[in-house]
Amino acid sequence: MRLMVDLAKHWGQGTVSLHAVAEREDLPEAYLEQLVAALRKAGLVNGKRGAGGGYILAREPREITAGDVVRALEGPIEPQICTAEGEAILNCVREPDCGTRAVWLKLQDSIAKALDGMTLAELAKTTTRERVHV
Amino acid sequence: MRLMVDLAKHWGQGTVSLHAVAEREDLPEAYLEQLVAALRKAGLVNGKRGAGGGYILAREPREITAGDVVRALEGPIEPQICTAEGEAILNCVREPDCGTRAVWLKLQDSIAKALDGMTLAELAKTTTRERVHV
DNA sequence: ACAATTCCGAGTGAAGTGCTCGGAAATTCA
DNA sequence: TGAATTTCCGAGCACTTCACTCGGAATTGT
Repeated sequence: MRLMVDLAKHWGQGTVSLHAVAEREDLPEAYLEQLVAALRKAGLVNGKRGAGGGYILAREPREITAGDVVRALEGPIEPQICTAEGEAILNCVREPDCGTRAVWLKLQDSIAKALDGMTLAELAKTTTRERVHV
Repeated sequence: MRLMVDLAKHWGQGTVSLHAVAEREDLPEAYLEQLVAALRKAGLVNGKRGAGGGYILAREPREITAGDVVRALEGPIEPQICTAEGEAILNCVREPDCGTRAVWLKLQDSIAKALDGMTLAELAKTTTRERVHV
């Protein structure tokens, strides 16, 4: 997440190397490499090799949400396997409705809406103190 | 969760043994024992020993929320350690605001509201199909 | 006495998370 | 051309959590 916000902060300035991100965010570069691979496969960033290369957001920061990032890194949002996002909904093996499914469905929707409601552009711009209205 | 909804379903009928719950919900009894210990320590259920004993909700089903259950079993709701619920808020070690804290704060609030908005009474009564309006 | 039941502490296997390591391929620049 | 930079790739590892087991002690009703 911090990686993506960092890239958003440098939107419009060409590619950004992981080395630079690692220094600024105080995160291990080797670890970022691994994360960014997933983000690239999800089509959220583009990489450019060679000296002076680096990564750049594939879309504008305002068109990438926290939900996109989470899904790229952790897969579909599913508090329980029987409530996975997307077409292939697996029902609980024993019962189609175990009496608590409503909890997880509501939770999933709630989480998805929260994450999909925040864009990288917003995160890159403001600080917590200005931003949070809980 | 299923354990608690089961207890809610039998509210008003005295204590319910874990053996009975285990059979109905198809869950291992030894596992339920462990869970119910945490629920008891959190003051959500009362246990009665001996033959004919069992567990009973400490409050009315409509006064226990899914959030109560989750917090009893998994601790405070905290998508990240720097956004824990309650008084003792630990800020991120390196910065008071790492640029993504807003995401986790919003998420935490969203999750808490969703879970605190569903009571055991509701869950015990209806079925998913009637209940869910996502 | 005896069976049912809660209580308690310890342990275990699988999975996920946040990393490390070594090296190959592409690209730029001197 | 050759060296430095950087992305790409796959494997592995320590730690924690989760769902669960096991053995046994304390309590209570019949």
